[in-house]
Amino acid sequence: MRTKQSAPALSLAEHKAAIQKENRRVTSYDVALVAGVSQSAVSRCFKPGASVSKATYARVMKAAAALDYIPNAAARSLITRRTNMVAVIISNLANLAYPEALSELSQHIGRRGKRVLLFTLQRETDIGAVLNDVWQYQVDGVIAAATLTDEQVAEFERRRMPLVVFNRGLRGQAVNTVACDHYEAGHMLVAKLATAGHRIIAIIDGPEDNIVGSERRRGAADKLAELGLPPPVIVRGHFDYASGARGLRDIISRLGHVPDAVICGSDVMAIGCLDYARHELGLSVPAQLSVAGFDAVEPSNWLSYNLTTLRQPIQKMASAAAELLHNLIELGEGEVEKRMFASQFIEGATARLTTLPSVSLAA
Amino acid sequence: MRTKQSAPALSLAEHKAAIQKENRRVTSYDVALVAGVSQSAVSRCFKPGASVSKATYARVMKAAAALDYIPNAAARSLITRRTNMVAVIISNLANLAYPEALSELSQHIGRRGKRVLLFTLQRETDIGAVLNDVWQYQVDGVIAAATLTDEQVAEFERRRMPLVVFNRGLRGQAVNTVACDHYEAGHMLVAKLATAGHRIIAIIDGPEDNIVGSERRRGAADKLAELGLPPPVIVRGHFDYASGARGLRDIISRLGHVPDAVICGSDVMAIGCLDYARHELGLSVPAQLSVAGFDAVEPSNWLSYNLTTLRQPIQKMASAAAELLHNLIELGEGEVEKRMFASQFIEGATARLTTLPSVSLAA
DNA sequence: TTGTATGCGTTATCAT
DNA sequence: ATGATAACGCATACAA
Repeated sequence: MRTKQSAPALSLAEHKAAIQKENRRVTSYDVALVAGVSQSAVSRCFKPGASVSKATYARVMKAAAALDYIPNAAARSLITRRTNMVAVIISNLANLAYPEALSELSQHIGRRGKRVLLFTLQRETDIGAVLNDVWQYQVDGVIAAATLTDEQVAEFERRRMPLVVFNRGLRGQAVNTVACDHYEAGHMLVAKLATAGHRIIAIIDGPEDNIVGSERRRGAADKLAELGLPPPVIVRGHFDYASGARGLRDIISRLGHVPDAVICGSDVMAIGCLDYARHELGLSVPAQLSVAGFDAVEPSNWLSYNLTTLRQPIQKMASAAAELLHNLIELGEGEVEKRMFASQFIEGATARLTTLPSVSLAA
Repeated sequence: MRTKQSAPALSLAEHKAAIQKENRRVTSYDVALVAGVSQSAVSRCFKPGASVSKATYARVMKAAAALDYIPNAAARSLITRRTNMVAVIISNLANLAYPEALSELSQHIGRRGKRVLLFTLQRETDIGAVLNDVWQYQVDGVIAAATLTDEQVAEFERRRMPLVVFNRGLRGQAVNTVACDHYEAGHMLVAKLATAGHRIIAIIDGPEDNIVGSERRRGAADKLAELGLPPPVIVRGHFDYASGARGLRDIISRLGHVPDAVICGSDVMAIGCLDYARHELGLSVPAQLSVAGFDAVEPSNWLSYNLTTLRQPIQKMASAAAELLHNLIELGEGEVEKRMFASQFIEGATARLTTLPSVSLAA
């Protein structure tokens, strides 16, 4: 009889009743008492790879199950300095490309035993306000799909908080980045359009503070200049459907006529532009007007649109971001790493991509 | 001179260096030391509405800022029993209606001083696997946009974990719910279609285990039976675009001809169905075929579609869910509450909603 | 392998 | 208003 007599083991029922009455949580001490072992033994049973005998393990697990015991992650994190939480700061889930990114990030991060603590921003400039919360929660790392100021980046460094910036690669900042080369994408698109003989090319850009749109616009404008084509008419939108329609209207009014092609900062704007051209203006696309977008979001592939666009490899990017952050957390700071992905051109059917036969005949 | 001589105040620089060297975090003790007050005083300064003198507050805040001190939420939660985190369990962000819901939930929860800990599910039946994690993180409450078994609901009760089920109102379960009356929506849609003279109505349902689709289908089928119309041909899809096209094809092959109307379990399927009808089959919608969906997701409103559908008041639902959970957390369990919202019929232009003049003339 | 003792960083209680 | 002290629930160094 090796049962402790000094502290007679309470029956399971008594124990549960006591816990209930005192309105406290089930702790490892409770499990230890019921299982007749020490608290540290219980702790070890829940740590993978700890040294526990088969017998002890069995008794502890049985007691734990009986008591509905689950280790308290908050208490654990106090000691281990790991919360197993990763903050994801994301500006606008309405953006159609982001839900997929978030979903992928969540899966990849989950696979590494961590969870996503979500910080959504109404406007991208609100990021300062949420950073304080990020520090409080003691997350293990941060993935930010928003533009950070240099000062904010510096604070991450001061706090030694692992950071990966998603799709906002500021060239100048020494910060780990996973992004798509939006400048190059804009460049490529203009090259394709110019080759097909488009000369008057207009751009519907995103909001002023959005770097993704700006880079795409810069790439496009630079390529136009390089080719000696007229500088583009540029109007601004908010990446949404209505902005696409309004954008085309404004372009035409500024230009006095329909341009050869419109480059839209996002697929949703391209779709808005396309619908407006076809249904409101009665234009034939791409015969009278070429329209192209970016992102290759799902609707761009629908039969009614079949949009000419550039695909961001969102899944690969999410995977890379999760991996990069994981390394940062596990291995500590190394060299600053910037993983750039290229966009893939999707031909679609809303932009004319060969020179007009009539033109070559007439020439 | 009230400065403690026994423990000479370190200079700020010395202090920061010491912390850095020992590789530990900045704690309230550090702040206390620098500010020349007790640790409790520091703690109080970070608790809104605590009684601290103006002078102490100022000195503490100055020291805290100098040291980059932020209270540790994990340590706090150990004693307050509040983590200020709410778990959101969501099945599939690709579903187009969910990103908006998540975004709204995040905003509303954030406004109440809490953050969303995200649990994404590949399949809705994976929920069992994530629940263990949910317990570990000691979240203050859970919003689940997934179907729970009775056993799982029971575990929430046992653990006294506040739970709000989002858009999955199982009629039988005694669980707090915010949902849309999908049965009623299906009912209403058939009523509209039948009034316009449609008789052969087919349904593209969602996956078997999805209750939202099932309810819509049940409502529609029941109304058909009620009106003495032929029972619907029913095929299954996965709520995605391809399922809509495939669904229509299967319906026609099962029926031997084009039905009068197709009811699709989601807008995205309806759009797939619509595109297939128009672009592949060359059917005129709604002249030769009526198509309707559910949810009123953004693309349903685009000019190319202008879909006949039923809008879920997602924003109101998200707001209600956040509020309901908040009350549960603050006030403790009360009566089980089920907040049902009605769908709003969006007329659109893909379903004929008046009887055909030719028919009434011929009759 | 197991148990003892200690500390993680905070809030809360109780004196003063 | 302020300070000492005891939890909160766990992991870990160390002794056995």
